[in-house]
Amino acid sequence: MAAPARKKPVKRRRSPIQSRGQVTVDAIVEAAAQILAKKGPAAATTNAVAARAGVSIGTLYQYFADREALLREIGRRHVAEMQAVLAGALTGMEGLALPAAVDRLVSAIVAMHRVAPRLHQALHQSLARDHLDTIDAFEVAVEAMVASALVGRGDDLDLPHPELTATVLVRGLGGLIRTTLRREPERLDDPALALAMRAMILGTLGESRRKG
Amino acid sequence: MAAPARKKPVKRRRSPIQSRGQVTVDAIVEAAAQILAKKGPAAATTNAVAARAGVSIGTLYQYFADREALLREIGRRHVAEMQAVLAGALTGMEGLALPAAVDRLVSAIVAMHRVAPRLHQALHQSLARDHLDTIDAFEVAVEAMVASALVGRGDDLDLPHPELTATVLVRGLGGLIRTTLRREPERLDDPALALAMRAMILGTLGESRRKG
Amino acid sequence: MAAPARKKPVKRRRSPIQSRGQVTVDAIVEAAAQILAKKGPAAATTNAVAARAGVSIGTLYQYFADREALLREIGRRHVAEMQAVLAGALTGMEGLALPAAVDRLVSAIVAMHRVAPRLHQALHQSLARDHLDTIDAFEVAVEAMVASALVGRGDDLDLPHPELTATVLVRGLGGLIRTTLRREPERLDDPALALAMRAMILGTLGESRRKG
Amino acid sequence: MAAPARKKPVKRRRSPIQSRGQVTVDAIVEAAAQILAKKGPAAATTNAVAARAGVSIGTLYQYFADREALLREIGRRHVAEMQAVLAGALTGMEGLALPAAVDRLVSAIVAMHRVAPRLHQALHQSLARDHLDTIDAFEVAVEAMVASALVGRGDDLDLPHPELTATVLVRGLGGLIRTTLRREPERLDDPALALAMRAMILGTLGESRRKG
DNA sequence: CATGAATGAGGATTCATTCAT
DNA sequence: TATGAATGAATCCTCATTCAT
Repeated sequence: MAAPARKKPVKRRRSPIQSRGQVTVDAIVEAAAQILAKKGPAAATTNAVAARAGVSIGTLYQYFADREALLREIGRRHVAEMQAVLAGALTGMEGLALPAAVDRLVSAIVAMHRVAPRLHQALHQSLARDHLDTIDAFEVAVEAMVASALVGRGDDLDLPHPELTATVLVRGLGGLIRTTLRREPERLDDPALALAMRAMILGTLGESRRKG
Repeated sequence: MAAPARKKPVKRRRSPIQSRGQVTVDAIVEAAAQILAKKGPAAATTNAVAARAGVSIGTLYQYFADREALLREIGRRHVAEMQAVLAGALTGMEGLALPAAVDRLVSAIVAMHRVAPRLHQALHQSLARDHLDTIDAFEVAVEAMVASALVGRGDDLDLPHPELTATVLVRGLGGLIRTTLRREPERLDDPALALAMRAMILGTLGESRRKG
Repeated sequence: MAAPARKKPVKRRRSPIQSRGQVTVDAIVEAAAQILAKKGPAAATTNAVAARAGVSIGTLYQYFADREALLREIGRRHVAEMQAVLAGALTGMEGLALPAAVDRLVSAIVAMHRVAPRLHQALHQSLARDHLDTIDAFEVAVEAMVASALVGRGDDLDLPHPELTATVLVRGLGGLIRTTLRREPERLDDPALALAMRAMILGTLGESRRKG
Repeated sequence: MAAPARKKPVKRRRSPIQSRGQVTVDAIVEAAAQILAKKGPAAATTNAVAARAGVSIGTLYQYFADREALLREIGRRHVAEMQAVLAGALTGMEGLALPAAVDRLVSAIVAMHRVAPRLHQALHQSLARDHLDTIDAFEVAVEAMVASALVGRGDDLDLPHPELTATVLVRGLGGLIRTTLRREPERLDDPALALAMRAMILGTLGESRRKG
């Protein structure tokens, strides 16, 4: 088994304010993320991570209480990156007409999932159920974001349950993208798929307008 | 007396010719599935499985070449069960009008995902990429099934790319259901969600009719 | 968290950079050699070796990729020791008359085989055929050495096929000594046996001189 | 480890006088010998032997108290076969002149070692030190046989210590042949080697005649 | 007598984690 | 702080052996 998770005591370790430690932490996190993405959770042993980061195993434990803590930190950073990509891809959507806005949304969500799909999956595989919080919280936030975007369009798109619609869209699109990424990664570049996703969104919005 | 020896992976193990053996195999598979579902892959050690099944570890290895083989068998059985549920929930759909048929499809896919969601997730986490075949094959089959159902409706639903639409629907719906199952399992009983899924399907179908 | 995973055999292990490590390695090798010699290969389990060496099993695996690697290292050291003994026992043979030289050779080969006969046999029993290289290479080297010694004596001993004669002598003498060591170890001190070996060598040399 | 050898109690099992059992025993012994010879001691597990013999593991234990007992029986039969070959190759040596007799002896001993060299080696590897008796006894007998043959030649070969000479010859020749068999099996057909062995014997005999 | 399912002690190996230097 | 040698519980898996049928 990879992570026995022998203990509960959540020992905090120093949070590096000095740059020296920050560099070290970054190296460790980066090394772990790379191994995770390239070889999967089983290969991401603490010793392997330390070796690839060029630090000793002792140093790793100076900054992370245990393996799980390291994984959680990776999750945190991964989510932050997804968020940044998403935010970037969504800016200036206010003025757009609905079809253009939908195109924008589609490509934004696709872009977000492209950030580091292998890492994304590896994190899902390696984090214990009780530590997916960060990722879950992000997904909730995305749904809220899309919901408010839907509301923001006003009468243009008068939806009876915008949150619900947002949930369906975000989770549906997300699932579609993740499944595709796992089984046919190259297909994500197929314009036909983008069109189909667009149709799904537009159709769902249109259909949701009348009855909820 | 001599040295151990690393041996070539001879995968096959005895397949039970006595009924006694079949009972044992079932007990093992059942035990493993339960542990997997309740405590996740890390807890499903071969020893734990044997103990819960009430057999010795040696017996487990009499029927399964290694831990992976056991997991694969569980995957096979799980998929078979999903398939059975899906097939059962889809019978007699030919005569139905589109909205009723969609309702039927939605509840069928939901039912299918309800089979053993924790186990489903655990299998995805534990099986190495090269052993998800069985599950992947099933998902492909479901998409094909839905595609042919779409084609089968004829002019009623004249779609330019029925396979693509089926893919989008099945993966989208699947992702939506799985995410919901993981994060808000009780919500899957919410009629509002069912309606929203219906809207998504109907909308997607309607929108896909014109441009592909 | 994730599944165990069978991994590619990465053979190399840390080679000690601190002297502490060297001490540990020596202790492990020494312990293994002792068990091997006293109780045979079956008793030389990695756990038993670690215990006798006074280190944990983990430490053993820090220095040896697997059990075979440890055995091979023992083989290497054993051969080195035999070589040293042989070289020591053969120095200054050039000036000697043939009978004296033969006496010297006999006692050298006997001494070489006395180094650690039980270990010698245990190694032959435990090493897989593909890892007897080191030992075989040494035996070849010994034959070559003796062959060149035979050639070196010049007209004094004009042999038609010195390599062949060396092979016969070394293998014959070796087998004689090993068999005796195994069945009647004390007899190796019997001067009569030494004389008989001498007779065998001198006789063989004499007889080989004419026809090859 | 291959054979834990957990116990000492030498439980006798039925010795089959009826032909049915004899056939079974033969099948088992034959199967074990083949596996031993082809794949080495580690592959000769009791289950593998039973499978190859076409009987159940239970049946194997009906005839052999434990794995060691089976190995010992194989040893016994192997030795008997060697003995038969040796005896056959030595018949009618009385009338021969010394050189011809020596040729005969050489080819007899070579033939004896050719019987089943892989099995021979496997037996040496797998039998615990305390169970090599049968093989050792045979070797002693061979030495005695040769000694008496030497004595039998009378004045023709007036040796001061015929037993010692026989020992040296038999063990030396044996070692030479076994080493060659292991390292350069094809070379045993080389006529030059036969000549060299002949020279060794003749020379040894000649040299031993004067001083012992 | 034969069968083969079941047993479980024992062996090799891994890896998260600690701690003396 | 950093290091890396050392730890040992935990895991997978094998195989000689038993015994109910």
